[in-house]
Amino acid sequence: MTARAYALSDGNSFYCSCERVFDARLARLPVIVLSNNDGCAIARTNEAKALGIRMGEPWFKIRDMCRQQGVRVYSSNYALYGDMSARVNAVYRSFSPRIEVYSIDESFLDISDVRESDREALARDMRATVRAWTGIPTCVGIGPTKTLAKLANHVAKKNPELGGVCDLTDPEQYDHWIIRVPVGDIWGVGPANTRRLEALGCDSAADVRDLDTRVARKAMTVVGERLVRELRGEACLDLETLAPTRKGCAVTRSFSNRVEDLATMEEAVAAHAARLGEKLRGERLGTDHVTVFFHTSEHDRDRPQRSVSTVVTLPEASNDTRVLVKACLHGVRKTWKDGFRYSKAGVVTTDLVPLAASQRALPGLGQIDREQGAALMAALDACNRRFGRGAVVPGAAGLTPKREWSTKFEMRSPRYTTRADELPVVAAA
DNA sequence: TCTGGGGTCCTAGGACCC
DNA sequence: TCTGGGGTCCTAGGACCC
Repeated sequence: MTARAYALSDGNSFYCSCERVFDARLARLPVIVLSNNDGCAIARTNEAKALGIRMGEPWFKIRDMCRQQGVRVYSSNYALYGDMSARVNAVYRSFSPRIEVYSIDESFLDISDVRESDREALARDMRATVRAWTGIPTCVGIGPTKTLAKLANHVAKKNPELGGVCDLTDPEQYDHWIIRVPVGDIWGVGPANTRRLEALGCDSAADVRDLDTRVARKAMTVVGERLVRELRGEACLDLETLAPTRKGCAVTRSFSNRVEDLATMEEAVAAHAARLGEKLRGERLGTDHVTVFFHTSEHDRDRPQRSVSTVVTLPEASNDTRVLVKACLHGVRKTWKDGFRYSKAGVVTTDLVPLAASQRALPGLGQIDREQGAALMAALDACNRRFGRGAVVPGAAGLTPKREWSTKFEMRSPRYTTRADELPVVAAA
C-alpha cells in the first residue's frame, strides 16, 4: 500500500478575491469585506492587512482610517461567494475525484495516486487552472495527513517565495518547516490549547509532534493524541467525501437597530423561522422542537440585561414554514418582557430527522397535513427562488413586515453570477 | 449610534435504571 | 461506623473551526 497524500487548496482572502474578479480596479488596492450587518471585517487582502486591519475588527472603529487610506469596503455578498465557490470546486474535481469540501473557500483532495515527484507540479497546474477559469488566486498545501496538508497550506500562504505551493510529503521540506511553525498556527489548536502546550514546553509544531501521546491526551483529551499522531504523519482523520446530513440548523441575526417592542420582535422571529423552514426543506429534514432566543447586548453596559431561550415542541416533525412560524411566535409571546433593548434574536434546531422517515403524530392529535403543506411550501420556495428571498411570506398572525430590524448590507456588490438583473454591463467602444 | 453567523466535537456530571 | 457497580441518556459548557 502506498502512503496517503492530501492536498488542501484554499482561496486567498476569498471574499475579497471574489469582489476583485468582477472589478479589475480593485487589483492591488486594499479591500475588505464586512460581516452580516456590516459589523466587522471578516476578509482582508494583503494590502488591507498591511494597514493593520485585524480579523474581526469592528467596522465603526476602522471606518475613518479606511476612508483616509482608500480601502474598498464591501458588505457580505454570500450569493456571489457561494457561486464562485462552486466554480472553484468544479475545477478541483477535474484534478481529483476524491474531494472534501471543507468550507466555502477550502477543499481537501486525495492525491495518493499521484507519484511523489509529480505532486508539486500538479499543485502548480491546479493553481494556474483555478486562476484562469475562475479568477480566484489560491494556495495549495500537501501532506501525508490532513493536519499536515493544512500546515503546508499555512506555510505556502506565509512564504510568498514558495509560489503558493508547499509539499510536506517531501522529507526535506517537512524537516525544514515543521520546526518553524508556532503551536498556535496548528489546525485545531486555539488559544486555550496554545497555553496548555506552551506550559508543556512546546514552541513549534515539531515540539508537539515529539510529545508523548499520553501526555498530549492528558492535556487535551483525545484531540491532543490525534494531533500528535497526525503531525507524525499517521493519518487519523479521513477524507469526508460525502457531506454528512447536518445535525442542527440555525438562523440568528443581530438587529440593525435595537428592538424594544413585541410587534417588531415577532416580525423578526417570524422571518427567521421562515428562513429556517426554507433551509430544512432544501435538505428534506424536519424537526419536532425549535428553540427561540433573544437577548440584549453586552455592549449596552448601563442597560438592564436580559437573555431568553425557550424550547417549543411540535406535535410531530415538520419543516412547514407555517408550523415553524406559529411555534416560534408562541415562544416569543410566552417569554416577552417590555423595557429592554434587544440586540439579537434567533431560531435554532438540533436533532434534525429526515422528514419522510420520521414518526407521525396520531390523527386528531396535532397531525400536520404534510402532503398539502409540502405542495404549498414547494410553490412558496419556487416563487422565492425566482423573485428573491422574502418575495412571498406566509401572512402569519397579521404581521405587516416593516423590516426595521433587518440586517444592513449597505455596501453590497451586485450578485453578478446569480441574478440576471444584476449582470455586469460591458461597453464596447 | 455602531462589535457576525453557523457549525462540529468532546467531556463532565446528573438522572435514572437494573 | 457502614451506605454497590455498571450501564445509558441527556444537557451544559468548553473549545475550535471558517
